[in-house]
Amino acid sequence: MPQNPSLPSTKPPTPRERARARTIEDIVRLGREHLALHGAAALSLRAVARDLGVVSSAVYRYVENREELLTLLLIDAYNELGDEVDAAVAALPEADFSGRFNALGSAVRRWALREPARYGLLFGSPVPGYRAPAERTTGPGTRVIYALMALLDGAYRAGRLAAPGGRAAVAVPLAADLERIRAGMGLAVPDGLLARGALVWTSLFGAISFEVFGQYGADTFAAPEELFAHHLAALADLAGLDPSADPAGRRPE
Amino acid sequence: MPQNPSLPSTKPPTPRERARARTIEDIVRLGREHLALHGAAALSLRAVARDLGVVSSAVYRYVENREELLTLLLIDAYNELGDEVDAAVAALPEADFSGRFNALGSAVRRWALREPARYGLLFGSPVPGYRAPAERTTGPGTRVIYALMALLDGAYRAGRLAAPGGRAAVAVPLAADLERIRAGMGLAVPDGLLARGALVWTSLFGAISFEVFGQYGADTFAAPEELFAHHLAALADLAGLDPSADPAGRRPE
DNA sequence: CAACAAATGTGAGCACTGCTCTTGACTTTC
DNA sequence: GAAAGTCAAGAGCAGTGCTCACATTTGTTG
Repeated sequence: MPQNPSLPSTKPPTPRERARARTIEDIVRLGREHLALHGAAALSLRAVARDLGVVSSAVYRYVENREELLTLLLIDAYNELGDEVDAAVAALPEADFSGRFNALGSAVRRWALREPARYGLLFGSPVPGYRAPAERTTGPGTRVIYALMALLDGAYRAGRLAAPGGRAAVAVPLAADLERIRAGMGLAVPDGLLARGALVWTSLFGAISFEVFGQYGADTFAAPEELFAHHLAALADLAGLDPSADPAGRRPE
Repeated sequence: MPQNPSLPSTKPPTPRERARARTIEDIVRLGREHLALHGAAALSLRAVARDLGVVSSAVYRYVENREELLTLLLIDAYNELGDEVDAAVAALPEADFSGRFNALGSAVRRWALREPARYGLLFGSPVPGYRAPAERTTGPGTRVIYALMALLDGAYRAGRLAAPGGRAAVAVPLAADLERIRAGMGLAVPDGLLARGALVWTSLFGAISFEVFGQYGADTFAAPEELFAHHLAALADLAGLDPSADPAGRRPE
């Protein structure tokens, strides 16, 4: 039962379909460049058409409207970020939970600083008049948080995740949605740690956003790299990760 | 030496100046409504002019361009947020550091959920082609982080701020900018705690942004209020605040 | 009070945007 | 070869930011 492609496409692609797919690829590529250069809200279909060497109305043959192109670029960006995070995490041994946590956070930050406009499309204020279609974006859009949750779950199963202490040990009610996800992923980590993982994830996002969006003021901190490393260490602590138990010993930074 | 007004305005305002100021106020008010309704990037000077009952080119007599209006709205929003945060913090006794921390975080979240578009203008992805003029926005834009830092500094002076333990006790190099601010505010809190305060601030921002911008997916968490309270408690822990030493005892909620 | 000058409002116009529609040309298929 | 399907072109509509010449209002001053 060969079910590789996304949609039920039983017949092989005709030359027309191939050319069409190539044109759409070109449009997405040009759109990605415009997006990276001028930001999401300034993305212009007419400018993309000009760069494509075609009249503006022609691109509407391939892309329904501007929102459709934004959705394509959104998925594209989510997948590029997800790929880089997955690669960075997989480059370390599975049992090196602290190292993998650092790699995940650093990979997100690295991509965000390299692609600030695309990062803003994913995690910034929503583009006016644009609502991302959940049925197409939730998949790629949850890859990083899934990776983080899988990482914490692995640490929990290995007994390397400290239980949350203090006031933070409050039970947090989870919606059926997340409960289903937890069951679907086969996560063993209890609710409290899941909530803490969510806090760690949003905190990581907040620290990166401040740096990417320039909220830190002109240059408040002399060494943003070191500050981020400091934040990552504190967040690892917050997540309950214990670096002393890492197989590779102390991380070589 | 009466130096109340902002700029060196020695003479009393003429009726012309008063009418002009009133018109600018109207423009800002209408702009605020449009901003709250349709978002920052969709703010249209022509639409504001229509609502003002005037032809579009007339508003350029009062506002240099769209960026100028955005700057006015930015300052307006920063000040409204700052006012609400200050009021929420001042409503609790000065020595109730944990309570004040909770009040600060809750006030930010409340304002952000009530004014998502304006929150997005302040803390979301930058509006394309718009760069906030630092000399006009840094003042109002730093009110909340100043309030947080003052809060932590007060707790530190009162001996109620635990020193950061674990790996997080790393010294973080501060730029001359922040060092000057620290001296100007008369902060006693050491560098490590300042860096931790920055992490707490960005983490708070991240948690609120995820909720405001709908990054949590459809409705992943059933009770966002409780989740946020959970996050706030964890962040207070992270900041080093000790609720058990509060004068009012356990916070009611 | 009248005259002047400054401030303000008007409307046309330019260049840009998203998007629709008709027309003509081209390619694939029957 | 004819029919069907696909595609690009160009005109056009409504909207945007912004400029400019012109007209009007308005406060001040001789």
